[in-house]
Amino acid sequence: MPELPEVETARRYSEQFLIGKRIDRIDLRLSKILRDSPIPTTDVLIGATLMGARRRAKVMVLDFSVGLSLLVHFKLAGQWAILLPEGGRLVAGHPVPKPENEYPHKATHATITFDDGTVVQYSDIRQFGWWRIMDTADVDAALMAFGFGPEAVGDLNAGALTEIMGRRGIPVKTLLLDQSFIAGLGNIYVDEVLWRARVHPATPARDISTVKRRAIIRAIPDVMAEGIRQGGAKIIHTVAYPDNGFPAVHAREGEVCSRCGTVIRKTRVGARGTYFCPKCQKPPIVKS
DNA sequence: TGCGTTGTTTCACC
DNA sequence: CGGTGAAACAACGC
Repeated sequence: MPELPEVETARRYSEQFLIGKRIDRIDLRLSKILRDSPIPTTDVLIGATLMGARRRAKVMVLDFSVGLSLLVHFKLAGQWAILLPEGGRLVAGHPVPKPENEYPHKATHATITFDDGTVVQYSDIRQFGWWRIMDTADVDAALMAFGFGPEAVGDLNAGALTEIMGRRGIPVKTLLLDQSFIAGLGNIYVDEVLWRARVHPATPARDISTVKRRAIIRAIPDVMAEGIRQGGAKIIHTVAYPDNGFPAVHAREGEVCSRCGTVIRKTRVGARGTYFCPKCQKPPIVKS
């Protein structure tokens, strides 16, 4: 499911292959993706040239020459496929529809055609994702309104985050999923971070030692970088298709932990499917 | 066919 | 008002 690394991959592909190109046409087949868009039509982007591609948390922002921006949130299953005129294809986000198959897929809801023949196919088998078109001048305020915390990449203020963690009684997994605490983690990468730090996902944050809390914070950018390096994780119907052992635990129930050989288990934390190694990640001691 | 799926929001309650 | 947990919501595949 598209989390920070998948969205960042879409952003990088867009930066590399779409900047400087002008939109000739947009075929919007599912107009409800604009349900929350300040500007309710894609017509305003016809003739616009892409000037920049940025990202905040899991939101991709494409800035166009006409003073307008397109915000894209992939939610559970959004996919951004760029088809180059010379035949190459770059796919970021959800692995369905399969990149090797023909496009447009049944779930391809929008097609953007650029002046040089480059095509973007936006697909979403769940239809939960959204687009918002607005004045570029309004983007920063719109992003602020989400209340995102610090980005899960780059320099994190480990001291401050460790301290906040120490005051919260909720399961550490739930806290790491809170976008106002740290922005960019989702269900896959939280499981990966906690496996790396060897902490059980259900442990109340304040019950984790300072050393371990710091280890968790430090693991976050590392796991993000690994995800970005691979162009995102590939998980289809709760089954992982790992590359170089990544993801290590998420969606790998019944497989063995690469560190200790113990069978990976699945449980629920905060109503979310949660994968962990019962040996590396000891469950919290429940006081009676 | 009803359940599972996740990112995000909302709600009730302390 | 903030912390918390639960529920709701979106739509689809199995």
